[in-house]
Amino acid sequence: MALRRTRKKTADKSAYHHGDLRQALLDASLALIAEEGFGALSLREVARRAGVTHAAPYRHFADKEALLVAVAEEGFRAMTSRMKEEMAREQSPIDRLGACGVAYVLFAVEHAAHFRVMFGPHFTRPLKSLDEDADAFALLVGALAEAQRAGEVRDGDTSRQALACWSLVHGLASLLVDGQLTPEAVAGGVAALARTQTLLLLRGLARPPVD
Amino acid sequence: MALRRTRKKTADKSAYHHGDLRQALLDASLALIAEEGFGALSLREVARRAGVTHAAPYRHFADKEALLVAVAEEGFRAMTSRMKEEMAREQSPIDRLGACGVAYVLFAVEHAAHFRVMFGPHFTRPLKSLDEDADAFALLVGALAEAQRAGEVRDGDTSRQALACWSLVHGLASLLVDGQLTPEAVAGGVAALARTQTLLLLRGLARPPVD
DNA sequence: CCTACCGATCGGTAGG
DNA sequence: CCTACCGATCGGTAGG
Repeated sequence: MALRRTRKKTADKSAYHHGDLRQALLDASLALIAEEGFGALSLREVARRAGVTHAAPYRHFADKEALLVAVAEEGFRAMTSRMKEEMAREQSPIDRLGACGVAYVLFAVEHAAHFRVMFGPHFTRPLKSLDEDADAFALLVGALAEAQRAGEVRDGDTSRQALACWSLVHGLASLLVDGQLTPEAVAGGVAALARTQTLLLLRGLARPPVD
Repeated sequence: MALRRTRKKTADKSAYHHGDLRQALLDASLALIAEEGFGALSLREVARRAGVTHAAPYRHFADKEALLVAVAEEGFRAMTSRMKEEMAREQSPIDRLGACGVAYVLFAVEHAAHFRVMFGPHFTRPLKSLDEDADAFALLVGALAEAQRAGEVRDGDTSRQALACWSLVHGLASLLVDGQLTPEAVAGGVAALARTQTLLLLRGLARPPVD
């Protein structure tokens, strides 16, 4: 009888030996979404993957939405820091702008599950107090203002310019994550693709009147 | 007793008096997604809304995914025809290009449920034989080639240019549909916003070297 | 297109 | 953090 009382799943749990169930649940959620799709996400399955009973998650999250909010927050934080990293490598304002966009697309593709939670229509509440979100956009607006001052970007409403940048990279990221692009389009790699597309926006498609 | 045998829901069903349950199920799916979100979509609830038993839909769709494929097909058809309509109104190639993008965004916002099904990660199969999908992209590539010939758009790979256009309008549409934009950004109306953003891509953000 | 039924999963809570 | 339980919903099928 005593033998049967030996703790099971010690190996699994040891990864979270600090008792950080909360983080284990976030990780399990992402793995589940990545493997089975968003529709497969349930608190019970997440608990199962984390090696606890299905009642345990309620100690950390009030409900499913609260868990998703935490996942989204984690995602926005990671994405913003990724963008900052890549931008810090560049010297000129316009290169920082490009790096910012490439980082956005790369993050989305490399963390598709995070990306889906961050931007999916999952939340009933505005998800307002997420400073990380505004942060990323503010980062972009700042880079544009800097580029304008340096004479590398046209004068104009930086908010509207930022929205164009955001739309382009968000659209490209979404199409990639949702598998809408042909293999040929992605053949050269995501980074190169993102760079090319960003440059098309910076340069513009219209032929300059002065031929 | 005979009184109790009177047909119920005759009024509801009369809208589909031709017995077009298939279409009724598609409509019910869209209404359900629009009202309750994608997560609320179940074959049983769709059947309920269409006024039939939950076993009836299987006469028309093998499973949930088959229903969604049909919804997506309907969406791609409607979107492509909307784009063609709006483009037909314009005289110059570059205006047709702009109209094409504005139509894309307007369709997405006005038919958010369709848009979500069309581009969501819901299908296990590639959804290949959807000519409508390719059609819309071909429409865009054609408009770009035409604009290049007219000297209104820079020479270059029309596929890459088309991807930039698609990314921008798809990103803007996604951000709008998923409620990521502030009310101020949308204050002037979706059509005006889409037009402005499209023009930013055509014109480019980078300052022309000749100041 | 319906009735009746299957096994399975879910969110959530009581009580410890 | 667990056991045990609740009501509810689901996808799918048999058989008519």
